[in-house]
Amino acid sequence: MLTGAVIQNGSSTSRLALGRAVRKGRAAGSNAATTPIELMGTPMSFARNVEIYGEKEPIDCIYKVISGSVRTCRVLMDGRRQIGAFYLAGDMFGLEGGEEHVFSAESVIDATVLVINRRTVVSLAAWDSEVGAQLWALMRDELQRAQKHVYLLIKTAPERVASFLLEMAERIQSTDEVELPMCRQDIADYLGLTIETVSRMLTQLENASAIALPTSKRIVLHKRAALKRLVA
Amino acid sequence: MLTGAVIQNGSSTSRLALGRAVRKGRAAGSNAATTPIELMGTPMSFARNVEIYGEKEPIDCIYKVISGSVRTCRVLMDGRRQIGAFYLAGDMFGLEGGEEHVFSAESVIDATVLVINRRTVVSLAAWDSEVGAQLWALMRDELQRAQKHVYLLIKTAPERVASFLLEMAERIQSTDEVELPMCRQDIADYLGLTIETVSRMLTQLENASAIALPTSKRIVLHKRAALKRLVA
DNA sequence: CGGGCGCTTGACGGACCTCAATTTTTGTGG
DNA sequence: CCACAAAAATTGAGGTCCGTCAAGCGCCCG
Repeated sequence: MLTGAVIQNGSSTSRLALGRAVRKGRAAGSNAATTPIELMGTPMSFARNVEIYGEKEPIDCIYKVISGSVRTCRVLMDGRRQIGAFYLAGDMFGLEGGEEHVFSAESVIDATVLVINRRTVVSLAAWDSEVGAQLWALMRDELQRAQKHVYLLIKTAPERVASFLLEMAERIQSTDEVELPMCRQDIADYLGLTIETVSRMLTQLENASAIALPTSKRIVLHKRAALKRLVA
Repeated sequence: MLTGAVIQNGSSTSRLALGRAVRKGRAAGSNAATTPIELMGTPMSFARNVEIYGEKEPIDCIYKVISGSVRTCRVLMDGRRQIGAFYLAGDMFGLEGGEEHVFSAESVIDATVLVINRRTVVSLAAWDSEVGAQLWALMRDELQRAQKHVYLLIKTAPERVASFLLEMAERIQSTDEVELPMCRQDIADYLGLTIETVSRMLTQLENASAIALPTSKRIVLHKRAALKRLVA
């Protein structure tokens, strides 16, 4: 099924201890510290394809993307790679179902992330109901994300790609033009397809003039209606 | 992809208002009322293939399976059906990502379910931290379930079926012999396959003598190792 | 005994994967 | 700024897996 990126070479995902990441001053991001939880966080910057946390590590931080974008992923025994989700500026991530991470998290492109101690948040949640509500909302978002992902994976290849484009366009809040932060392999591993199939579906959509591809990562949505019809 | 059960005929899923379901006395179930949340519930019984709640209904109850089993599902526009999860005796369900149900819930076979008012639980959670913890655990379980489902759907057909059998065997707590509560169509819609493919994979596993099929719903796992190898 | 339903099995076709070649883009050093 | 190398993306040919359609079998219940 998924062909996956078989951990290609030295260029991909160099391991990096959290403490060694570049620490930037607090006042950096424009959209930092808007909720009580975020007041407890420390901004950290990551170059592209750098691990933020690894599989099997205990869950002791939660994160908020300030800029750039992040993916969560796991590598199956046979080398296939699954991407759990993409997180864009403003999204929070880091909570999972179990006690330790089953996904790792990596920067897709250069990214700045607010890192927040989980124990602090959890203990604060007992006192401040707003914090508890936000923690709950984070969990809900994660569940919703996973359910939508399931919904994607039962569809056909053209449907998956069209759905993906619409989802990204919506999340990036763009005017019909989307700058995708991730490469084709990332998209393929998220959609459970191969890069070749993703590529073919895109050119197919282009030939149907539903979209245009000025560059490989920049996508113009001409006929949202046609795409929406496709996604069933 | 999913061929789905296209709401076949009168026999499937007759609508039933909650209030009209048979109400059983409290002391019925042997495994009732073991946690504070459950003390607030009312046991209700459902015949097989009866709707417990519907898509788009507000989320105002949470549920615990006392006996029998329950599936959550949604019907796509083109008639395909997706099954979100199966819930067996002891499992709780009813919470989702959004404010209203995107899945409906139906009894798979005759089932007794503890029905608990959500507002009551939520307000109690503010006072009793154990209730809050249980609510949180419920959400976590749901997330974990969805993530495992994603993990299933990126695999090949034989892997999906083998994984499903192992999951069921583990949850039913059986000694290598599993009585599946659901029909082939349910399995197919859960795994994103057709009934024919599910059937073929089962006979394939039988021919490899990894399993035996005394009846179509009773499955003996002979070589768990072989199955585990298969699931990657 | 006969009908209906669920499950299995077979033949066939199409969707997607695999392998391989080519083109385009990106990054680097002169 | 250009030239070159490396990486990413596209395109093509061929094969495989699984969906589709159709027939056949077993079982339960009338």
